[in-house]
Amino acid sequence: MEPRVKHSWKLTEEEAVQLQQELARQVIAEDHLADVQYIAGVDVAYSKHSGKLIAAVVILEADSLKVAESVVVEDHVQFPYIPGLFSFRELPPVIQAFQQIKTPPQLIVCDGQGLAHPRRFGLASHLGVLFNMPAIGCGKTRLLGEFEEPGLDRGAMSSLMDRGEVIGSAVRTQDGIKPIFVSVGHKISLATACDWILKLAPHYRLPETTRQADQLVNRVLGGADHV
DNA sequence: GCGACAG
DNA sequence: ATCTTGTCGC
Repeated sequence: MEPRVKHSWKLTEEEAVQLQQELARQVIAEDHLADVQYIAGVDVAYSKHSGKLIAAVVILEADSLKVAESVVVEDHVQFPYIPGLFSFRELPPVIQAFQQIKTPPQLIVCDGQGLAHPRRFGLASHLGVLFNMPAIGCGKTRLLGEFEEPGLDRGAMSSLMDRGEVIGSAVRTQDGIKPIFVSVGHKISLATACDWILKLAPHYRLPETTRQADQLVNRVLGGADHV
């Protein structure tokens, strides 16, 4: 797979913000999905020495939720962690991993936010726009926005609001566990995004896409660091 | 100035 | 995210 849009990653904080504002205009918050047969999960882990990072892309078969393919890429941190500019830190190796994927997915699930971002352009939207592909933002915690506590049953959800807009949903994926934050990345509606996340999280708090990618990066990190 | 702040 | 053991609770 090759990204449809390419741009420099060597940017100043100001340039990164400006780029987000430009690319954010391309985000589509409506369903533009083909038949979803394969779904990509993305995650990144950092070495404790905080020098390198491991990015993984896993492809799950939509019906069985089994891993069909996976790619891991190691890279070096080139951008600091700045809330709101997260994608400039993690996407470079993630994109390299996608370029090695041989089983094209029809949907991407990211560990982070999509439209639930100060400039409505979180990691999931960034990745979705670059590959011109449907993407969902799924974070363990919130970047911004206010929300009411969802009902305690699996499937319960409430709106994540910011500046008078619905920017995402707090979704309870299991009875009585903390909700996760789902938002539109690209080419998908919030309702459809929530539906998919619930399908992808039948037994755990996080969707299988994120869990599988997370396990993979940590396995690689542990095996390379446990020398 | 004081908090909040995806991973 | 990462540094880290045991421990309180279902």
